[in-house]
Amino acid sequence: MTIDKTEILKALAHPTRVSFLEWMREPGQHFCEQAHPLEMGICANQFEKKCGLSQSTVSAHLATLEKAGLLKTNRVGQWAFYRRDEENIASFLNDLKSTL
Amino acid sequence: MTIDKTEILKALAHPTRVSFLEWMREPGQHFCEQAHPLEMGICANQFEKKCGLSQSTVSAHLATLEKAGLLKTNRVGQWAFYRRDEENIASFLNDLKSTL
DNA sequence: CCTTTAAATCGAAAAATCACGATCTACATA
DNA sequence: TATGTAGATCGTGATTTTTCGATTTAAAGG
Repeated sequence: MTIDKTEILKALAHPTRVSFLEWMREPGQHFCEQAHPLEMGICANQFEKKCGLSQSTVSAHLATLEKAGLLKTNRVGQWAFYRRDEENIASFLNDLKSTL
Repeated sequence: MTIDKTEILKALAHPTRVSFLEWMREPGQHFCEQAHPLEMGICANQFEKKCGLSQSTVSAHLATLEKAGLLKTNRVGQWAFYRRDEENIASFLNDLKSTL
């Protein structure tokens, strides 16, 4: 559960995944058409529509971000809602700033 | 010549390259046995000894870091001296902090 | 010149990553 | 129970990355 800097940097090494994180900074800007309230997080299917990649590819990208600790999942019924893990993101940025 | 965030993140996606950058923060700590004065930068061969990879592999890693704008090279005689590009590194960290 | 030394480049093999469609699992609902 | 929807997982090619040894380039020294 500890943060692994290498794993995080690998997760950030693909522009699609970086976009996912950036979009999630302003959910209202990028996911305004979501059926569910944005407070629940961003539903996985929203990313597919926005990036144009297949369902399985998007699922894999989200899993990579989650494994790295950059996202948290909340499963409700048949849906999976994702949100940024702001704590880990901030820790990572601080760590990078002080060690890189 | 402008900084390319994706290229930088890819350059950082390999632990060896991150180590190179981190070692160069304290040259006196990690490269004290270098024949040339550390003010000239870090001689390419120093990285080989420290990481155990082959000469060509180290050369490729250094080239990746340089292309991303994280290192600068200074060629003197038969040697290549590398130093961190602190400006670009700081710009990148600031950019990451404000967009990620 | 010839040899040595340092580093970049080349070519190839191995490993990792990316993307897709197909399938499987879980939940919801008729 | 049967159907439909959402998402994870599987299997598989295509591409990229990593690494090495061999070669090439360039400078230094004898």
